[in-house]
Amino acid sequence: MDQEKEIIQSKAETQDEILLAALKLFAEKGYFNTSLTDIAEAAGIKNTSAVYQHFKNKQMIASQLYTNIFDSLNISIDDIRRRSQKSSEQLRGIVDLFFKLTDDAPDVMQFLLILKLNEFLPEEKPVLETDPFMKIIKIIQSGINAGEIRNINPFLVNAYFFGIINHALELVLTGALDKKADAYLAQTWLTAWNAIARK
Amino acid sequence: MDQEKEIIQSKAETQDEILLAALKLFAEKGYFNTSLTDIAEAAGIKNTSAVYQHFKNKQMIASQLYTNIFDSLNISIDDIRRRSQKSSEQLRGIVDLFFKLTDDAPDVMQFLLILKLNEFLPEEKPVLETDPFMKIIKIIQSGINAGEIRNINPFLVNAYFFGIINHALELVLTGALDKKADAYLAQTWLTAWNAIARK
DNA sequence: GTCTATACGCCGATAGAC
DNA sequence: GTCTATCGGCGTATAGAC
Repeated sequence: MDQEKEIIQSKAETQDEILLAALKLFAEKGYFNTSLTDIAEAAGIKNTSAVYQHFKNKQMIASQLYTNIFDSLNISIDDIRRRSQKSSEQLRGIVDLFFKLTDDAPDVMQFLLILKLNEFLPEEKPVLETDPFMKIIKIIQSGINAGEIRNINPFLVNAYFFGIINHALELVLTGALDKKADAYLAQTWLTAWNAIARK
Repeated sequence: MDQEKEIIQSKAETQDEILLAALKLFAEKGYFNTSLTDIAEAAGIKNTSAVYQHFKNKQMIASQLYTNIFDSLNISIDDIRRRSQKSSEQLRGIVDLFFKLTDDAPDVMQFLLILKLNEFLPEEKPVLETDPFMKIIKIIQSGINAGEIRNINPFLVNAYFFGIINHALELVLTGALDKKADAYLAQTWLTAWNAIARK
């Protein structure tokens, strides 16, 4: 029994190593510039063959990353929505999360913000149709209904707000801004919120 | 002489057709999902071979597009800077141009805003180091000096301003917003300008 | 200047020993 | 579950006729 468990865990660990290596390489060089050989090597495996023990093909690695990242984001957003009622506070929670992820897990944010997912995952939902982003639209809609946020197309509100947030984070991710994301959080939040708040 | 000229012009025309076809396909499916066969076909040529008459390889097609688009943008921005002195008016000119291009030449804007150029053109300058974008930073710096624009890191100002503009245009380009870009111009400009203007 | 035909290499993917 | 070996295919690129 113990042995069986060990084997299973070991398999799961290798899977995670592959996913982690792939995420890092995709973030660094893009999906198409990353070969399975690169991934295997970075995961500490000598051949591409062993990778197929864990994933059907290269695309499924990316697909699994997509699922993991959006699921985890979804859970975080549920959490944030549970913790406070006001749209402004919920959005603030999401911004805090994004800035934290940029500093602590830049590869994840690179995957979320910079990679063109539909280019190599054509059958997955476009980002705007995923659960977490539909929940963000709901938050915005609530804010509009409550008079907190300007009464314009929620998608446009989203574009204004996350245009500012994401673009600032992209500069951090690409190294164009030299400090940690956290250093720009307060000011960027204020600017983004003011852009959509009802005056 | 006339005949020679004709031949030369015909050659140039074919080149343009290849460039146009490539731009369209890159914008549609991305660089890596576009094969030379696709490009040749879309350009009305039956084989990839003829393409090599005009370009050394696939990357050089993209490189030529890069040069053409950024050169043209550079000229437009010089024009805009010449026409008015105030930073606000110059930025407004650039925004007008971007919205116009989104409606009239969406492929060009897709190339500028959405494609990850460094993924397939690693030896070209990153967008932020190109002439047109360095001129935008200069415009912002002038605005700060003149007291028109908030006195913060010009790159951050750029992120705030063009974060809003570009994100809104991306929604139009991807079809998430259903009207022409022009329909969102007035409001988006105001929001973006207010985000960076000194109050 | 465009065609037919073809070479070449890389990478994704499989078979089968251990 | 990972290794060695190898296949097949696609896409880039070239040679050479017309």
